[in-house]
Amino acid sequence: MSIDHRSGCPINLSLEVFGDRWSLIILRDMIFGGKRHFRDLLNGSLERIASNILADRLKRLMELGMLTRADDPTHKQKAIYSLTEMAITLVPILAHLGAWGRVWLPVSEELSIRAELLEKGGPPMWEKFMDELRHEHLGTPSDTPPDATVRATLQAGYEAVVARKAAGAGCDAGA
Amino acid sequence: MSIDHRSGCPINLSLEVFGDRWSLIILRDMIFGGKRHFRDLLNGSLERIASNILADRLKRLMELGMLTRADDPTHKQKAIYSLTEMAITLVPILAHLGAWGRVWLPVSEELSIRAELLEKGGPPMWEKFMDELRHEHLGTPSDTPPDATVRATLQAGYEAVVARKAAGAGCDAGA
DNA sequence: GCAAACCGATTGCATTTCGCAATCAGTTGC
DNA sequence: GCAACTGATTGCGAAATGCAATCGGTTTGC
Repeated sequence: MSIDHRSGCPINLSLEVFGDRWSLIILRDMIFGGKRHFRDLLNGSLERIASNILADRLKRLMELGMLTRADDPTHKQKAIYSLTEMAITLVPILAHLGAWGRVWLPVSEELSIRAELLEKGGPPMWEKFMDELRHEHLGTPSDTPPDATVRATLQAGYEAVVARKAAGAGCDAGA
Repeated sequence: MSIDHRSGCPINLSLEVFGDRWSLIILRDMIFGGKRHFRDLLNGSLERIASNILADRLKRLMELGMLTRADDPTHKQKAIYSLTEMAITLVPILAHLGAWGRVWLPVSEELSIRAELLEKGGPPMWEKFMDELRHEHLGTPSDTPPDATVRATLQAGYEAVVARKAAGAGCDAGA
């Protein structure tokens, strides 16, 4: 507890929360990938986080109030991690971050389609997505059918790109 | 060149650019504080960056295409750092980051008034601010009078809070 | 002219964090 | 019973960070 902050500036304090190379990656996988278990996060992401770093960041994000942890009733050792409202409201920031990266950095097509769809959807889509996350992680009621979720839409876009690239390319279409 | 990236995900690539504790602080001071010289950045910010870290980050941000460096004609040793378009387009991200921090973190009132004004101004204000930065750093034409700039507006808001707090409190208003 | 202040860094060094591999104790499926 | 899986933990070399002192050169004050 009682971290001594460098300053009371909002941007600085935000950086003190997730100004490192892994915290936002974990939150990204939970938000967009629907990952909720330690092993999912460990093995699921492309960036190959180390298990000690993952354990440290999960603990830290819990202390900061971004995540909660609960026992999984189906498995005595499993833990389910949930996003808090504090983490769910990062969606617009992640959307902007993805949009910026898509313009300025060497993103791959299949991994940036989600960012593109989220950018085009704009704030209304972000709000809908946040409501879905609240339903999923906080148990609030929702009237969105499971096949019309924002996450399903993003996933469908991703798979369409993957399918198109696989079909259209003889060999090195990745270049 | 040719950094080997962890993945082609836009969010990951963005984090590889400024996923550390200092890069965005430096850009914040250049964007909102108008700092353009090494010493300004070294002594000006509240977070007290070390000179070797500052030198390293300036170099890194130049290599990444976020900053450029030019000789100052008024002083043979002075260097002027300028934002590139790539850095200027971070304004919406910084605005969201400030807005999020203001809600969830223990920000100080005088340092968060800028974030509040920027949030209330919304995208139109961000666009105006980016145009001003383009004029200031890239030399593009601008028709905004110097006393009506977004930065001046934010600064006036800051000073108003400082003045109010100083007036209302007897002695140690800084606390 | 000459010393003091200032300019953008650089160096050395102790501390902390990172990243990787191996491993742990307990749980489940079969 | 045993292999696979659960959320972690440990050890250790490498890298980053933070701090203070310093560098060679430039400008300012007088």
